[in-house]
Amino acid sequence: MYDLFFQKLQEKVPLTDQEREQIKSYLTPKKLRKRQYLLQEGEVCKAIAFVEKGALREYSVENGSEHILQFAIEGWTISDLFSFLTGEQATYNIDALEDAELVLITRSAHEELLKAQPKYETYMRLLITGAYIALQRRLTSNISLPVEERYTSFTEMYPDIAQRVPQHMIASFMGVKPETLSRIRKKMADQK
Amino acid sequence: MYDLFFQKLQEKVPLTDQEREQIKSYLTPKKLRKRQYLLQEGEVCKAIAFVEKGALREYSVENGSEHILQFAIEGWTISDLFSFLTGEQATYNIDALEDAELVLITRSAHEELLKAQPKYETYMRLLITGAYIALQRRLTSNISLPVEERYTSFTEMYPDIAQRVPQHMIASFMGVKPETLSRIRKKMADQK
DNA sequence: AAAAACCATTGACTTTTGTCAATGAAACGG
DNA sequence: CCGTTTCATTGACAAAAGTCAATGGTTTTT
Repeated sequence: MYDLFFQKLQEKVPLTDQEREQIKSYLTPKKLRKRQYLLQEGEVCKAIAFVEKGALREYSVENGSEHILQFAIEGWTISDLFSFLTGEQATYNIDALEDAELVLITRSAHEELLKAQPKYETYMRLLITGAYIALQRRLTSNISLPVEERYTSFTEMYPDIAQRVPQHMIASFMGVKPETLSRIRKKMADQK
Repeated sequence: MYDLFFQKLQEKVPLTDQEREQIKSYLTPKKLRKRQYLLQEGEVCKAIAFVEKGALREYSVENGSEHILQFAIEGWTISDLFSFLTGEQATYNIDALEDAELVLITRSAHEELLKAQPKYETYMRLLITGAYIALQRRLTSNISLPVEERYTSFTEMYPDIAQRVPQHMIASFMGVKPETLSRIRKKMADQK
């Protein structure tokens, strides 16, 4: 249990058996069925979720249409960090695209781990740093590249996600309408 | 010297006088003239820069046109984090929009501080967490809001930057052409 | 003080993306 | 297994953004 979680953690921060057991004692397992919410807009985000199995998405709703901020499959972490850290209402929804098994770090677990185990803080720092860099790149490609190139770089960067997730969600992730993505794919196929 | 730097630092992590002096010994001051580069694409980013005074921008160049990833004025921090942490070539440029005074944390200072002073690690974690949350919001508004609303929320969120920076750079930051922003401003003025 | 560079605005036109509606295929649930 | 839902595609048209070129006002430089 928690295998993937500790594998990812130890890639960044080596742990002794004792430290692993210590951290393990703060974690909570959770299963989610397809279409089930982990978080709904307006609630307070109660945990950071690590995906052991399955696939989730985080999205906001604006004028009735959904905009996907993030996907998370095995090995990824997902949360509304702002709501989690401040206790304010969440502005994002998180739900399961497939049946999923999660490892949850609740707010109190998070705070106690930060105090009790310096390596946890280091892991958090590295985790967020990586997420920040990835997000910077995504934003850069969003403001500087045409949709077609954004789409190819997405499928190259995340081929696994591109296969598991319906196309209209990838369009939503890229910030375009499904029809637009469909036409771009057609154009790319024709060119070839 | 370093007044603003320590003010911002101590807002997040209280320090004793001794800790402050310790950290101070790792910092490097630097002045930059308007238009001068702190970092050019292809170089390795040698420092994280905190802005004591002045204004900088970070941008990438794609097909001859510039795309601004970030502005940084007094109290902000700017860097090509990926290049800084990995030693790989930078993909961004950073230069001064006004004469500026910076506080630099070099790579070796960063590494030594992480080892020597846990509060530095905590500060870094909080700093990046805040930056990450801000970036998530920006991306969300980029994929979900029409340009006009993005512009108003920008000027409301960062009125100081909106005033100090030429309009075509704000357009670049928002991912549209200067003509488009000009027309949107006109439309907004007419409506009122 | 004059020349040069930079900047915002505007117009005419093109390209890209969105909207609405319809169709057929595939996936899903009972 | 059948009916329902979800999904991707396509067409016709509308709206938004980009391109190119010109203008006039600032600011900067010499």
